[in-house]
Amino acid sequence: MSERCVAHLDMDAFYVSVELRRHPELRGKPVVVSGTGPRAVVTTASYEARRFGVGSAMPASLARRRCPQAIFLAPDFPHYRAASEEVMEIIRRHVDTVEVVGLDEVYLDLSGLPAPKACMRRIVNEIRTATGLTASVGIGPNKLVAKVASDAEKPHGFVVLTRSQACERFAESPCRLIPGIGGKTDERLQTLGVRTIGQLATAPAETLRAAFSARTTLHLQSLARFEHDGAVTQQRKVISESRERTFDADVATVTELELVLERLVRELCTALQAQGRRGRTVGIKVRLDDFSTHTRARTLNVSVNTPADVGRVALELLREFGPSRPVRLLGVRVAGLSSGGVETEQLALAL
DNA sequence: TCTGGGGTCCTTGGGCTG
DNA sequence: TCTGCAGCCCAAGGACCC
Repeated sequence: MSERCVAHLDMDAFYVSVELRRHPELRGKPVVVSGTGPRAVVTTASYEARRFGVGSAMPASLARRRCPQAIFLAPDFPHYRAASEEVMEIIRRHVDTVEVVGLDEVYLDLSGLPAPKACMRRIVNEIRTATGLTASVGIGPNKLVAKVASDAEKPHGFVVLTRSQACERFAESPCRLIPGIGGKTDERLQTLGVRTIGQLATAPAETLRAAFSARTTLHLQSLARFEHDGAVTQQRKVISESRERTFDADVATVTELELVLERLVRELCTALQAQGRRGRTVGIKVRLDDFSTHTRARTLNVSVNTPADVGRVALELLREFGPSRPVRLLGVRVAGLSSGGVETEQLALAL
C-alpha cells in the first residue's frame, strides 16, 4: 500500500435498512422506498426486491410490475437524516478527516494510521452494534479505488486493493463500474468497441479521440487506470440551492405555472434566509412534456434572497421563455451563493 | 419502463475588456 | 482607429452522482 490510504464506507441499502429497524416484521421481504405519485421513482430497494429486477432510480410503476408483492414505503428523510447523524458521529470518533457524500456514504483519510484496516473493522462493528445497520468498506490508495472496492462485494463487503490490484480485478468489468462514466459515455465508448475497463485503459488515444476531446480522453484513461489524486475534503462549499416540482399531470396554463413558481420561490427563499445565504444568479428550470429540459438564468449586480427579488426575476425568465408545450417540471434556483458568515459545513447537512 | 429532487462539474459559445 | 488575441464571465445544455 502506498503512503496515502483512503477508505470509502457505504451503508447497505440505507433507507430500506433504516425502515426495517422500525418495521422488523418486514425483514426478509422485498421492500421498496419510493415516492407516492404517478411519476415517482425508486429511492432504494431491499436486496430481496433487487432479485426481482427492482433498482434505484427506476420508475415506481415499473417496480410494481416487476415485483407486485413488494411493500412500498414513502421516504421519510428527516428520519434518515437522524440515522445518518448516528452513523457519522461514530465515524468521527475514530477518524479526523471525513468527507460526507450524501446521507449514506463517506470517504475517510486513513493516511498515517498505524492499522487502517483494523480501524475500519472497528468502525463497521461499532456501527452495527450501536445502530443495527450494516456498511460496506473499500480501502485503497485513492478515493477511486476505495469507492469501486466498496461496491465490489456489497452488502457487508470489506475489500482492500492497491491500484494495480484494482486494475487487474476490474479489467473485465464494464466501464460503467467507474464513477464518472455514466450511460451516455459508456454508449459512446461501446461504439468505439471499448467495453471493459481494461480495454479503456489500454486503448490507443487516437481511437478515443474519434469520440472525445483530448482532455476527456486523458481523463477517461486515467480513471480506467484507477489514477486519482483528489483529496478527502471535509469542507464542501455550497454553490447553489434549488427547489423543483414534477407535476402529476402536465401543466399548460400560464397562471398555474406562475402560482407554482411563486410557491417554489417562497420555499427556496425561506431556506436561504434561514441559512443566511444570498445569491447573485437566479434561474428557472422547465421540463416539457417531451422530457426536454430548458434552463434560463440571470446574474444580478447584487445578491438576493427575498421572495420579492427572486420571484420577480424568476417570473420574468418564465415569461420570456414562454413554454411552447405543456410543462412536466418547474424549478427555481439561486446560484453564486455568498453566506453572511454561515458556511455550510457539509453538503449532507444542508440536504 | 418512461424517467424524482437536489446537487456538482464540464463543455461550448458569445460578449466584454485590456 | 482597427485587428487579433487571451482571459474572464456568463448562459445554456448535458452528464453524472446520491
